[in-house]
Amino acid sequence: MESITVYDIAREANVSVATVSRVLNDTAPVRTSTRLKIMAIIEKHKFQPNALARSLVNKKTGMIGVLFPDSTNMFFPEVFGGAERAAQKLGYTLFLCNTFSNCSRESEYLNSLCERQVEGLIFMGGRINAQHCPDALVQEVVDIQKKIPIVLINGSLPGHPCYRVKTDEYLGTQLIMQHLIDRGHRSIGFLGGTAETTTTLEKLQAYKRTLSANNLSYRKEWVRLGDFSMSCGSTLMQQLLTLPNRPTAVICINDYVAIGAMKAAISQGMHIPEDIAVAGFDDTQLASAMNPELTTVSQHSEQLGRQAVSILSQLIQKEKVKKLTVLEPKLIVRQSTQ
Amino acid sequence: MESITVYDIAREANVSVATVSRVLNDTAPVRTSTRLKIMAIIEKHKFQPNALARSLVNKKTGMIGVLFPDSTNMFFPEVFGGAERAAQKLGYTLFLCNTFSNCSRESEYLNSLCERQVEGLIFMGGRINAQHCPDALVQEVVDIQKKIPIVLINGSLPGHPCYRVKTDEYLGTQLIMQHLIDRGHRSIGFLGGTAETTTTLEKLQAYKRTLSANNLSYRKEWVRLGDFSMSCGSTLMQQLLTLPNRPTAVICINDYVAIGAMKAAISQGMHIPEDIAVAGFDDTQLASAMNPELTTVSQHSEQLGRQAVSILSQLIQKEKVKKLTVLEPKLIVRQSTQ
DNA sequence: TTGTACGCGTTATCAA
DNA sequence: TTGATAACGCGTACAA
Repeated sequence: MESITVYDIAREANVSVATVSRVLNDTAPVRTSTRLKIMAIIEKHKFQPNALARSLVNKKTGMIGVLFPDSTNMFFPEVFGGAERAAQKLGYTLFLCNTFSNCSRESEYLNSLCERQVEGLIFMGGRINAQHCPDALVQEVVDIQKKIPIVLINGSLPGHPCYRVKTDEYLGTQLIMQHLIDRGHRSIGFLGGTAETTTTLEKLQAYKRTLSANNLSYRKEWVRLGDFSMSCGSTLMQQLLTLPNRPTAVICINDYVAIGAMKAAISQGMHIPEDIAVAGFDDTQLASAMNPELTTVSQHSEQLGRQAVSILSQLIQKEKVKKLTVLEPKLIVRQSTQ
Repeated sequence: MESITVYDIAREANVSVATVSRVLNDTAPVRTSTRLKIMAIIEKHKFQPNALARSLVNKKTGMIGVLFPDSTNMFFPEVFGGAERAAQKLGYTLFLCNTFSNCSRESEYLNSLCERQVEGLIFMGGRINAQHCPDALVQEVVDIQKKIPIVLINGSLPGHPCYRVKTDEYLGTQLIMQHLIDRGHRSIGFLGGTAETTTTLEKLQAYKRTLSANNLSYRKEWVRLGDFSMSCGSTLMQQLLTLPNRPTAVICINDYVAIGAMKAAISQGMHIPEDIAVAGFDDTQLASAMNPELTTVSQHSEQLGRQAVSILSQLIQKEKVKKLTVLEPKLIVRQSTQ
């Protein structure tokens, strides 16, 4: 299985490797007859130039690394679906890495991607959403940033300026809250997320402020954190339902938690939205698949991915780009709240 | 942004590059004092060896390419989630490529991955499920297979032996059919998929044979193909409901179609499963998220991914592996059929 | 224990 | 229009 090289092609065509290289990249004129001869031999052997060697001299790999926390949370596949399309148009290839929200795996991938000479990096989840991120982990990213451009999606590196693309999650939460309030809800709960993630805290803050701006009382027993999973949603809703004084509506950290919550309520014989209204976040396919369909907030996930790639591409070309790109969320009203 | 090399490290440490290389890979004894000195300098500069150059001499990249058709169909993220875990344990890194079910994109990625010297390839979707796959496309894969090991998941290359991992979709369909028949259904429809994909035909055949084995009549107006999407499921169910003589149950090509079908039925005021039973396929998270929860067949998606990686790893090590690995599907009975 | 020098498969520079 | 040949950054015999 000896892999065939430009030398083999050159020898068989009675030319030098330089000439072969020229027809490969057409980087200089080659006499048509020899070009044809060489192309025939290349075709005959199905010769494929070694991208490793090529990149070694070019100093270009055409690769963009993407770190994401969880392939089974639909939000992320949607983001990198959009990113992949954008990358392809620009001639880049994505190197997708599932970190499973594990910091040490993040570090491993970060290193591995750098060593593999990716030209840019997109970072989602994990440490860039951590409320208290160890300095070492932050520094790791900062150091890499000195060598290759990085774009953070929905996150930040406390104390360090970064290129970032994000949805205005604060506004998104406000939109949902206002929608519920407009529909007459006066007691609204908050379900899911963890106090360790910045996105949770941002939403929580929007939740609290919107409550007080509307002279509605904040009750801590109506705010229940946990994680971002369906099962968490179910558990938290069950807890909520045992309360003597329960809210008439809940907003959830994401669609998964919302669905879990809905299921728990339904299994208790409740009706949605009559007995309790439920809202999610992200507008994943799950939201429209549900019955009743879930009211949620769209983050424009594909666009998030596209933007990140676009910015990265500009950065790679040494163009000036503004540090922060904020996408406006969109309220998607469906059956679960009306 | 001059990238730093082993030469820089060597110079600063007053040693040769060979010695630096030795501490990097500890491939030969190095005096502790000089090792420490070198390591300090490496750490100081955050030196990361260039994997391109390294792989060029090693002839090992540690990469496994993965082609999948659609990141927004939960089944695939589940598969490569399992694959990623397995790969990591074995020291491989997955190179995930979203082909969007587009044959020319498949070809591009196939080439790109080969040139990038992946050590193995996992192929899902697209041409390996095509009923009539153009010879050129088949040949393309066959040619690559001569150079690097390939594992097909739930597909095949007509006329060419391949390493394959698959779920017994025929059996899976039988399980669902038998379940419905056992519950008293005598008129059962089939929704979704396309006549161009082998998996659809395999399921269709199981459907027909199970019908006749149970002396149930096959009615072609109860079999409606389309594609694999939720919206298709809705459309097909609507068509079915306009029929004067409609089935009491439908099996669907996958969970997405099933959910679309359920939604359409529900929006017509029907109850599931009382008015019509609906079953899906794949057991994606969607199935258990739905209300009512969806009866479906588990393909053990993560295990499919794990197995593929495991086989590839053996193949890379030149070990003998059996060509075909069949995973037994599992019927998951939920509310939508009882 | 350490250093020299060559090879990995390309591209690019400079002559011819 | 073509051909030597020097990089690219690293690993590794072979020698010392």
